[in-house]
Amino acid sequence: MKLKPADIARESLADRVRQVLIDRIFDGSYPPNTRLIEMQIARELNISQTPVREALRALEAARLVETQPYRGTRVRRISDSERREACQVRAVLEELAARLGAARLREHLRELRVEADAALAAARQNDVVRYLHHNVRFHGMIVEAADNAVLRRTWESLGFSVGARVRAARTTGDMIAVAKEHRQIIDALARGDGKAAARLLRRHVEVIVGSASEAEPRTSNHARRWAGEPGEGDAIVRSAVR
Amino acid sequence: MKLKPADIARESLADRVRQVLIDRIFDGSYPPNTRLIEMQIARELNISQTPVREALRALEAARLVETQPYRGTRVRRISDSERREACQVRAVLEELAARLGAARLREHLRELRVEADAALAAARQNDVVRYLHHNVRFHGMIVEAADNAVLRRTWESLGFSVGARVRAARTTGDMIAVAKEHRQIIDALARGDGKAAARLLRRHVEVIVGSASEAEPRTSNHARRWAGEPGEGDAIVRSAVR
DNA sequence: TTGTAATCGATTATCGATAACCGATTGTCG
DNA sequence: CGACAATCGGTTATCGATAATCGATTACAA
Repeated sequence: MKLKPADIARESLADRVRQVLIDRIFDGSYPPNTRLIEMQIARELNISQTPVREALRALEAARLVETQPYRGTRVRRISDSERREACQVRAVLEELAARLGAARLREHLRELRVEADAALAAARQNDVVRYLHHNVRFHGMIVEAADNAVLRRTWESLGFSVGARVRAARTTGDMIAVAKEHRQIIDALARGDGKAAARLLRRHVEVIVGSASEAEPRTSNHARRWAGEPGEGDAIVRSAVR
Repeated sequence: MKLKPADIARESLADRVRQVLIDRIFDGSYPPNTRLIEMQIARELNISQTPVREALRALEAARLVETQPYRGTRVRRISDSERREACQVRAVLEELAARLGAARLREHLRELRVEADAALAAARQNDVVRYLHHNVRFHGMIVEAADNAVLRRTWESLGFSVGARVRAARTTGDMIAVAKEHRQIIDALARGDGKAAARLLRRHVEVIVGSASEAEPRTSNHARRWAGEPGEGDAIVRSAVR
């Protein structure tokens, strides 16, 4: 069995473009609301419009950008209220993960502690990026332990809404306090109390954004939605059961 | 202000193709594992490859199909274990929804009862399609009431995995029993006990698939995943926080 | 026989060009 | 002056054609 020159599969052009665009969105080269013009990007990367368009569509599915027909694509801005919403969802997902994965996690307490300690250390140095890195790993390990692929994907799909709070500057104190909660969660797991761990974890995640910026009036849109007929949302699969 | 001939926005070609493909997948014209060939579909619909390809990519994002580079796209088969996983996730999402929306739901008890009754009636007639229709509406109203867009989208993203259990023929007895639980949930809401409603709802959803087919050995994949480095999953946004 | 290399038809991925469309601007007329 | 129509540059949506890759088949050799 012989492998091709590049050993493992080269990525498609569209995939590479997608990664480039994601990087630029996250590192701030493309701030929120930036218009992304297919041909401009294509010219810059010396490729045709097609793979760029495909990449943009993928980003749209991931909700990093928003497209309006014939009006182009812009980088989506994550509002504080959306961050709060996402954290509420993430909280119950991780609660479920802890419940499902509690038994398995008892055999990985060491790894959990490593990440928790690293996150705390980073917090003390006010190194937000490193803190987030280890924080994500800590939470990711728990989600992974649940051994539920749907849960994992769902959790990851919130990554942007939640993770983009890089900019939501957190105070060092907050970070440290939150980081310390990891210990309690690990302790609960260590003594086999999955229920408690799950509850602690939910609280832990719920609070993350709630504590931060509490401004922004938050206008409800429930009334409007209720008025319109049900399947009105933007679900791709709207004809599911009819 | 004058409107264009077709009044409201015509859909793009790609959108229409997408809807056609979704319909065909759901009505069984394209059973699981069917290979979807871009040019074939394009020729059939008298359009070019491009919008078909775009539609397929959208379906991939919705996880209705699976694509391998240079190897084409196939309709995805939903396993029973995946259905179970999705129900676990859906359960905690709806639990959250009931908690968040409990207050608001008290003003919509009538609508809830309408759907619950209709679902029960359909169950008694063993009319699965109609049962599912009202069932989805009932649960959808609750999710809607939470007034959390992220939650709603996340819930909808499970729609396929969960809703596709149309084929997972449920016995009449099951349907009736489950349909009756709706009443208890409504009652809890009526007396203002959101906590109880949320708990009942979670149980209600958790059980849905668990009761059905209990076969299939369920091989864990946690060990393998744990071994590999973290960002190994298929998250689109893998460089989120790095 | 069996394993490997060359070939071929089918399909996906990408390209370059064109049609459809948007938004702003300009021009026209009341 | 103000509403509206025509026009224009720029962008998206779609097209038809080509390059790259796959899977199977055949050809060949140990």
